[in-house]
Parts: sequence; C-alpha cells; structure tokens
Amino acid sequence: MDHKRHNGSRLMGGPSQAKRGKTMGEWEDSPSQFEEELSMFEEADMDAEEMEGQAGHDVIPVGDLFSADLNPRWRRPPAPSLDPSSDTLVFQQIDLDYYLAGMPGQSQGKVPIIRMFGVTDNGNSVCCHVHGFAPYFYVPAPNGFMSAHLVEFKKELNSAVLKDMRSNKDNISVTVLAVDITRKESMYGYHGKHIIDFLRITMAMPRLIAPAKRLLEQGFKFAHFPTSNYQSYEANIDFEIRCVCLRKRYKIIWKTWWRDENDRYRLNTQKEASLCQYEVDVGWKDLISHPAEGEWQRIAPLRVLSFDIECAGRKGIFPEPDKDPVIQIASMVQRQGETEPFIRTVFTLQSCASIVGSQILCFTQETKLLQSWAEFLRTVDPDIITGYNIQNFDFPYLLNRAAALKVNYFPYLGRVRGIKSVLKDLNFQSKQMGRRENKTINMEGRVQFDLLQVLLRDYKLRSYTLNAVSFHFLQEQKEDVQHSIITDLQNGNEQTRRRLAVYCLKDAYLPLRLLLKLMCVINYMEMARVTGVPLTYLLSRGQQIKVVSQLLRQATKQDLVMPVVKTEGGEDYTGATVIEPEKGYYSLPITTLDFSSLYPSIMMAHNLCYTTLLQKGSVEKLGLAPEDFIKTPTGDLFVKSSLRKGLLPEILENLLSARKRAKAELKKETDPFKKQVLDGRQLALKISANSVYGFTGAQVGKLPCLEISQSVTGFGRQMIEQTKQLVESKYTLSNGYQADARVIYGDTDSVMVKLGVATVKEAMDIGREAAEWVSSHFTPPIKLEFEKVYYPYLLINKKRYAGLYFSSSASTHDKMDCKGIETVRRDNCPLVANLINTCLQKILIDRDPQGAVEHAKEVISDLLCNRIDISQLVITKELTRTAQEYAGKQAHVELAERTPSTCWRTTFPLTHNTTWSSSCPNLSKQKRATTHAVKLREAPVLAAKLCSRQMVCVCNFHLLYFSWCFGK
DNA sequence: GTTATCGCCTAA
DNA sequence: TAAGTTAGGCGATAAC
Repeated sequence: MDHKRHNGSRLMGGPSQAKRGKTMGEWEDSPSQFEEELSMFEEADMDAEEMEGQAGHDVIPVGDLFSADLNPRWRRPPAPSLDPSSDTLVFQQIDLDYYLAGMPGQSQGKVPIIRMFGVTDNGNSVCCHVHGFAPYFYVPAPNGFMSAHLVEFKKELNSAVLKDMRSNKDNISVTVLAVDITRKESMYGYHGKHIIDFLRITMAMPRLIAPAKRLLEQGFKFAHFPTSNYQSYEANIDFEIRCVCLRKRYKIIWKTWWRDENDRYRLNTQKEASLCQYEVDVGWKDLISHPAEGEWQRIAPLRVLSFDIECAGRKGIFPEPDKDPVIQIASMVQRQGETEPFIRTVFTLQSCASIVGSQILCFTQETKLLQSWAEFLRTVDPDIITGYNIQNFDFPYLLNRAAALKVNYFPYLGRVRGIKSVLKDLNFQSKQMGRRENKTINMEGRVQFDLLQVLLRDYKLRSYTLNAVSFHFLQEQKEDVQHSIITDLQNGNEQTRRRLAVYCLKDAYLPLRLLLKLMCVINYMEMARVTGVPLTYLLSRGQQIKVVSQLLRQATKQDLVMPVVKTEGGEDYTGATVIEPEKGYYSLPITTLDFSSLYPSIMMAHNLCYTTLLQKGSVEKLGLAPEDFIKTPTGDLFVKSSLRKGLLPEILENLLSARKRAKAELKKETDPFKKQVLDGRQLALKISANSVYGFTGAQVGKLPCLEISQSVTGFGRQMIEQTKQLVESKYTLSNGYQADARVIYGDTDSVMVKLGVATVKEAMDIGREAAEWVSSHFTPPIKLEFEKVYYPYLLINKKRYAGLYFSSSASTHDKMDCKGIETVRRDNCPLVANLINTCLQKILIDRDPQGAVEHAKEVISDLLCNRIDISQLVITKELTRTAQEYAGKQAHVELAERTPSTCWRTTFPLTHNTTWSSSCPNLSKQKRATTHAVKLREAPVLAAKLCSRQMVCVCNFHLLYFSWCFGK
C-alpha cells in the first residue's frame, strides 16, 4: 500500500489564489497537517489490530457493493448473553419516548409503553420497554365525593371523551383507565396545610389528557353531582417529563443506570422491535434507578457519529436535493471518553485515491451510496449523531435526495424497526432567541446533537461558520477548498476527488473535536441530570421545561400538585434599578460590590414561592398572626419558612450548592481548558438558578406568578438603594476615611464606589470590609461581595463602561473589561470593534489619549482612502443571518464569494470627503444624528449602514477622549 | 427639525 | 403548541 502522502491539492486551474486573505497563508500547510493526523490514527489502529485481527480495506474499489465487505469494527462489541433468571441488565439511559400498544390479555384498547434506550458498560445497546405507566392528571374532588362515586365518574368521563373524538382511528374503547382518590394540596398559594381529596385520572394515552381536561373544565356532570367546572392540575406536563419526574421520588435521576429488581425482567426475544443488542420488557415497578453519584456517575462508552456531506451544485446555485447529487459522505465515529475516532470513512461517488488513515468506499451509483450509508449508520448504531448544521442541512438534504432517487430503505435512521424518519418543519419561537425556523427528523433512540445548534444556544459569537468557530475554539481551520470548485473536483480524477474527500473528512472531524473540546456531551448530561429533563429536550426546548421539571420533582415529594393556568399576557411589572451614572473618566480605583445571585438569594431569604403566597383574604381566613408572614415591597404577602418552606427556595438551594461544588473544582483545576468548562458549568447552574425567577415572571408560561417576580425585583430595588446609602453614610471624611465615598454607578445587583483612595490595595481592603458590613444588614443568604476594582475606569453611560479589572492581585490587572461598548457588540463591523478596542487600550492601559486620537485618525484615513480590507467592514452576524435564510451551511462559503459587499467595494469606494473631524466633537445628543455627513443616495442599504457605523465609532472615540479630558 | 417608535443587542 | 425577566443604549425611520 502506498503510504506516501498524495498531495492532490495542486490542480490545473485550481482555486483562485486571489481570493485568499493575507491571514490565510498558513492554510497551505493545513491539509498535510490534517492528513498526517489521519495517518497517525492509522498507526495507532495497526497497533491495536495486531491483537484484534483484521481491519477493513483502505480503499474498496469502485463497485456497487455492500454488506459483504463490512468493516468489522463498525459493529458494536458482541453482547454477552444474559440469563433473565439470574443476571441483571445495567445500562445508562440516553433517550426515552413512548409508543402505544395493545395490552396483553385485553382484546382492545391501547396503553402507552415507555421505551428507554441506553448503553451498557460494555458498549452494548439496550432498548427497554417499560410497562405499566400511564399518563394522569388531577382535579379536586367535588364536595361530598366518596369512593363509591368513582365508577360513575370514570364511566361518564370515558364516554364524554369518546364522544368528543372526531375520529377514532386507533379504535379506542377505553379512554379513562382509572380514577382514584388521593390526598393532595395545590401548590399555588398557601392555605394552611389544607390537604384535600383530589381525583387522579389516568388516561390510556397522553393525547387524551387534553380533551379530558377541556371537558372537565367546560362543565362536567356525573351521577347526582351538579355540573361544575373542574380546575385541572398537571394536565400540561409532557409524558416524558412526567415519567422521569415521578420516579424522582424513588431517587431516580435522569442519566442513571437501570436494572431490574428481583431479576424480574424478561429478555424480549419475540418482538425485536428495535435494532438494539438487548431488548427487554420490564414492569415500571421493577425498574431501579440510581442517582448519579459515586460509581453511577460514570458515563457509558456512547458512540458519537459525526458526518458531513458534499453535493455537486450547479454554478452559483445552492444545491437542490431534487436536482443535485450527493457525491460524498464522510463519517467519523468516536466513543465517548476517548480522544480519537475509531472509524473514519468516506463514501464517494466515483473513484477516489486512498487517504492513509481512513477507509474509502467508492460507488458508481448515487442510490447505492445513499443506501449503503444508511446501512452503515444502522450498523454503527450511534447513540449521538453530530455534525455541523446537520439538522437543517445535511439530514434534510439526504432525506430529500433519497426520496427523489427513490432509495426506499434510506429513511430508517432510528433504532426502532419500521419507523420511517420523516422531515418536519418546526417553528420555534421565544423572546430569548426570536423566531427560528427549524427542521426536525425523528430518529428514535438516537440523540441528534447538531453542533451549530449547540453553539447558537450556548455561545455568543460574531460568526457561526464552521471555519470561524473552529478557529475560535481550536485555532484550526477547514481544509482550503472553495465551495464553488466542488463540482469541478468531483468531475476531475481520483486525485481531485481525493482532495474533496480530505476536505469532507475534516468537516466531519472538526465537529467531533469541538464537541470534545467544549465538553458538550458531558455538560449537557450534567444539565439533564440536574434538571431532570431528557437530553433531547435541552436542545429542542426552552428554559421553562427545566424549571417545570424541577418544580414537579420537588412538589411530588410533598404531595403538592401543580395547577394548569391559562396563559394570558398582562401588564409588565417593574424590574431593576439602574443608578444614574456619574459619567466620566476616573483615574482613581473604583471598587465594585456585587450581590451574588441576587434574585435567587432574595427568593431564598424571604421564602418566596407559589406555596407560600398569601392570596387575597387568606390572612383573615387562616387567622394568621403578623409574625407568620411578611409583606414585600410590592405589597404582596408570603408566609415565613417557619410555617412552610417554599419549593422554589429548595430548588435554588440545590442549584446553588451544585454551583459551589463546581466552583470549588474550578479552583483546584489547573488545565486551562477544563477550567473554562467548569466555569461554563457553574455559569449554567447560575443561569438555571436565575431562570427560576424568569419562569415566575413568564406571563405566557406554565405557571406565572407576578406576585413572586415583582416582589423579587422590588426587594432588589430596595436593596441597591439601601446599599448605596449605607456605603455613602459610613465611608465619609467625618468617620475618619480618606474621602466621602460616592456610588457613581450601579445596575441591578452591583454598586461602583469611588472611595477616594489612591491605590488598588486600599480599594480592595475597604471594599471587602464594606461588603461584609453591608451584608450584615440583610437576611441570609443575601450577601454583598467585593468582586473587583476598576482602575482606571471609564463610565460612558448606563450599561456602557470599561476599565482595567483588578481582582486576583492588587499590582497587575487581570484584563480590560468592556461592557456594552462596540467592542462587545456583534452588530458592529470588526473595524469599529478593533478601533474602539485599540483606543480603549491606549486610554486605559497606556494612558495615552493623544495616541488614541492619532490611531483613530489613521484608521479613518485608511478607510477613506480605501485601504481597509473588506472583511473588516462586514458585519458577520448579518452574513450569518442571510446565510441561514439560504438554509444551508455551505451558504456561508457561498456568501463569502457572492456577497454584494465585494461588489460595493468596486462600485462604491468609500471616498466620501466627510466632515467627521469637525462635526463629531459637538456631541449634543440629537445633533449627532445629523453628523452623518455621508449622504448615500445611491448606495446599497448595508453599505450605508457600514459607513454610518464607522462615523459612530469616530464619535464614540471623541466621547472617550473628551471624557478623559474634561469629565471628572 | 425635532420626537416617538422600532429593531437589535447587551447588562444584570 | 411552546415561548425565562426588565432596563436601556443607539441607530434608523416614520410621524409630527
């Protein structure tokens, strides 16, 4: 075999060198680096295989082969046989869903069966059918209800639901499986341990809950009881959440290991409904779950598959699945916990020269390529599938292409036999993320972990192209292949196709590397474990579900039930205070004091919860004494924890103690990247804790309670005001301090104090002391902490400031901290961000405002003389957005070539002789709008935007400058 | 020519 | 059917 590197990257009429920016010079080396990396894998494999036996061929010659020549390592390790009478099956659950099936021994009627998927320590896949758990909800029992009435109630409700059904394609005859009486209490409002009878209504299917709830709410009559409108409880809980949550009572936590109890599971040998190696049936009660502690914290060797496809598009047209073929699919598979992929494969259309370290399968027919890849996927049987934008591009394209070519066996990508993977459009909308159109593909038992979606959720980046992201996190980039030449490469020879294959492989490899580096899988599992939400929900749903799940878990322990409230948008409530800033440049240390986790600690300190809320008239009705409850700044009443401890405070305590642990680990950790990850985790827990407050204020949500949220912000407003007064009253000349302290700014939970001391050390010492002293005025766990000193400090406006950040040491600053300024905003072009950044550095670090002026002038002059690279002028976010409208990641590359900005550069040189220097210093607010001397009558809109933004940057610069000179 | 409002993004 | 919160700066734009 030829082990020499095939340098197939030199092409006749190859890619235009002109397109390359100056920073891309090092790309020249990158292909060989990646290929060397690949060949290293090969060596490692050979060592391993001397023990294992044969491996697959490097290149399988052109031909339309399949299964006969499978690479043996594609399969999972053989599953040791288990004896149901003596062995237990232990596995880590990674996904769950449910299906409907006829109950044995019952001729008609279907019941839901939970299907759990998981992996054993040995790396064998498991499908576990859990029987005997049905969805249910509650309504309060009417007055005078006795157990003798249960039969009648059930019968009436059952027939009402049946009658309500428009069609009955499942031929359901029994909708209500059971009704029983349980002692429960509503979690909404305190009513003095008032436990009452509730009817627990168990339905045959999850989707029957909604109609039953509606019928009961609209007015339901049975037996001699009068028609009444029943308020329903917990009727809006997803079934998956329900079954995970309920088991929480028995210490089941998501992401745990399951085994049967008393060896009572059966191997399900007849059904083989899934592709898993073990398939078992188990009763709900016979399932044991282990909290993720000690040995159960370990993670099974999950199989993570990353893939990327290439299509041969037509010139200038985005590939369309009904016309343009899929020419390559690269796949990499790695076991969770290992550092290298053990499968590296490219499926190619037409021949392809060998690539050391990867297996190439060549096909002459595209249909065979697609079908074989699907078979490959089913054989590898990954638990997690990743890639870059696979959710909205690769998978939809493959499915549509397979449909267009009538590859009938393609779209079965899940683990359940006979379930077709279908493409659906999904509109996801939230205030946080705006409207987002997504596609979804069902893939039972596998978790789709699209890295782009993860990054969009968790990281705020200027650009989300795979190239930019890889550079940002890995300092590595894609193989240099211009998108426009892909078709040419395909139509070339086996060497050009080899080049394409290397490119494609790298695009499959990078997501895997990123996933590992960012520790996404582990972090998401942790989040799932903490909140009790299935892994897939974390990527497909919003923040609320996490709080609901925790709330429900906590509530169930105390026999509290959650009401269904109708969602209606109401009045907004008052939020936090932002102290009016004393704008200017401070060449003195400024001490910053923060309340740590302000809102959560307010809720804990004052026991704010649904369960402690006193609704109108409750005080009188329950005969409460004044010392039993508190009145919040907004006038709402809550009972003290001596009467009842709230659920929300409990949840928050859990989250914050988890955060403390993470922070402690962070301190011990030395590896800078793991540190970053731990930091990310503690941040996630903080965000989770903060979203508890957000949840109560979400008026279009599962359980809004404005009394709680407005009380929280009310306390917050009071506290920041009080903090300001306390600090300014104690740290005064008359009390023997160096100066009268002054709170120059503060936002929500922090105050910036000018103590009048000259050194950072003094500012820190007094800061620590002040924090402790102020804390003593508040109820624990509310705590004001000294966090940092800014020196010098430039305060531009509310939510806009910069300063050198001193925290760990009094002698050297940790960083230059910028808040809200152009440097941190993604709606500015890089030129503006860089210019402001440099100016700030000159002002704050070099203390050279004149240098800042010079620099700005220089940049502006470069701009006007057209000496600025176009990449500096493009707002990447806008490009990304436009690219998303094209609905494909390859559009990113396309756009780089096709974006009108390149045209503007030639047709619209930035040569306007603007009057920026004379007009900008007049910074009277409204006048500034008129200083846009550039009147761009014929220019494209975006170009105009860019120009004016540059003007803005100049104006801002002057603001900085004048703040420095005059603002004190 | 000012002034209210919207879109976007950030601070907390 | 599902969607964490409010405060606030700043540019663009429509309305007066």
